[in-house]
Amino acid sequence: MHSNGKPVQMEQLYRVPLFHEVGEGNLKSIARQGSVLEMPRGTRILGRGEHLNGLYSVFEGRLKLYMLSCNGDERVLRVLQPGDSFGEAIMFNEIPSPVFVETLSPVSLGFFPREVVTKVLAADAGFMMSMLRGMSAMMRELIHDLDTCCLQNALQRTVSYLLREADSGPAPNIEVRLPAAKAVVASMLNISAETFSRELHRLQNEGLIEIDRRIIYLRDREGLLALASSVNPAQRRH
Amino acid sequence: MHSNGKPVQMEQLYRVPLFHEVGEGNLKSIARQGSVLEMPRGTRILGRGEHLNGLYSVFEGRLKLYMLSCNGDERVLRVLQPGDSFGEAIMFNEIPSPVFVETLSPVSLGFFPREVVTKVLAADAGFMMSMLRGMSAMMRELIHDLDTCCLQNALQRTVSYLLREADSGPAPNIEVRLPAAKAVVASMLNISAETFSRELHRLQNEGLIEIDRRIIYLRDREGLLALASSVNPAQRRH
DNA sequence: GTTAATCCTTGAGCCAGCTCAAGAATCGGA
DNA sequence: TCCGATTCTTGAGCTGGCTCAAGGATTAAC
Repeated sequence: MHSNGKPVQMEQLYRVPLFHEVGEGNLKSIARQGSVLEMPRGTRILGRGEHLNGLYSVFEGRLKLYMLSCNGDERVLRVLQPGDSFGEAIMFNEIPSPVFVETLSPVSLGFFPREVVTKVLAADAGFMMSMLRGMSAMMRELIHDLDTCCLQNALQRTVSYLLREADSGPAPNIEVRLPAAKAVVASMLNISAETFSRELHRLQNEGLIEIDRRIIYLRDREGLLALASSVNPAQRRH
Repeated sequence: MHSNGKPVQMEQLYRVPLFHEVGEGNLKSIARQGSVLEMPRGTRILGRGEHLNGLYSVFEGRLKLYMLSCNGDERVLRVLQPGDSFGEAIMFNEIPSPVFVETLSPVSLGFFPREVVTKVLAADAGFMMSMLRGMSAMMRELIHDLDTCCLQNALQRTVSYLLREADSGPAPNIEVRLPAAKAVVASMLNISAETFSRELHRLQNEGLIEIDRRIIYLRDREGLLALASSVNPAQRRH
């Protein structure tokens, strides 16, 4: 598997946060036993139920990590970007993958076999702590996803998506460019395209945002923040 | 913190899977620097936003790990039982806890300070792998939770919960003991207690299960499996 | 054994967000 | 610049799962 990939350059590893704590010698082992893979857009890297005997790091390009329901509904969990890694959870437990991973653009990936990863983990306490910290950060994000998915309504999910997207860029940003068709974004928020459209226009009618095709301008941050954390009596439980 | 707990017995550690791979010498360090805490039912061990500088193992009793929405809705993520551990994710990242932990019965817990845990992790590759495997198992459960929460309806969630619980024990098991009150289990499945009750009785009426208080007997595995994976046209999207 | 507290069940009614459908806006290719 | 394809909006109606409420069953406490 991946035996015909190109060799990994040290510079590529320096740009992956997971490896920041790894000592130079161990990093060389990782580079030597890893390989670089180039894939076109639309390639499925990993399918549900498949096994993985190593971990991937993203050097270039973007990928989506998603689930499929039995009726074919797609739910995107995460968009992976350069510097991100994936496969740890599957690799350590030797379990079939619960998710799909597919490229959204041409990508350049590093692949590192389980053997070298576990060997360096045992030898390098800094790497071990990076790995543990990385995994606990992922768990925290998953818990956050569960939170928004289960404890917020469509309007709150829409608003907190807009605020999160606006804040993810540089400094005080009031412009959100939707990364894809509204139906795709709706799927990330786990609502129907129609509901998403209705909620956006409701926000626009109340003067909180302005919609220009796939660009949304936030006109009243305070008002949006208030909505995102407002009580929703219809979902009260217990 | 926890300075007045009782000393930890080695026998207590032997019953915690997380420590199974730890060598005898390192295990003694862990026992020496840990402490046993006894708490009555209804004690909050950890609150959202709080920090934690160690990890807990459950020796006796049960706890719930849950989130709260801004309106006070409770969503139980897991019921912790003897042998389970918690706090890893928060401890490693030194982040405020995203979840609450509260006792469901009188409990006996082991508490182990961060220092001894990280020290033994660095010294004992077996312990490190146990920890990584444990965390990746938790991630997998969270992904599964997201899956069921977003892509399945109440009946499917109920059925797949029963099947999963039955399979988690030893071999061909047709008896599921609910780990807590039905309202708590319902919250884990993100449905109301009333709906959970209705779905269970519906399954019983159809002869698929039998309910005896908190014990559920699976009478027709095939039928349940068919329900769990049946297409649900009402949620079709895209 | 009795009582209090908790947990579970069941009925009734409501509403958020879904589907279906049809028309409007936008995009993209020749 | 036009035309077809896509994407977006909006109305109408439906329904799964919620809340409220009230009574029955279990469990715990003394």
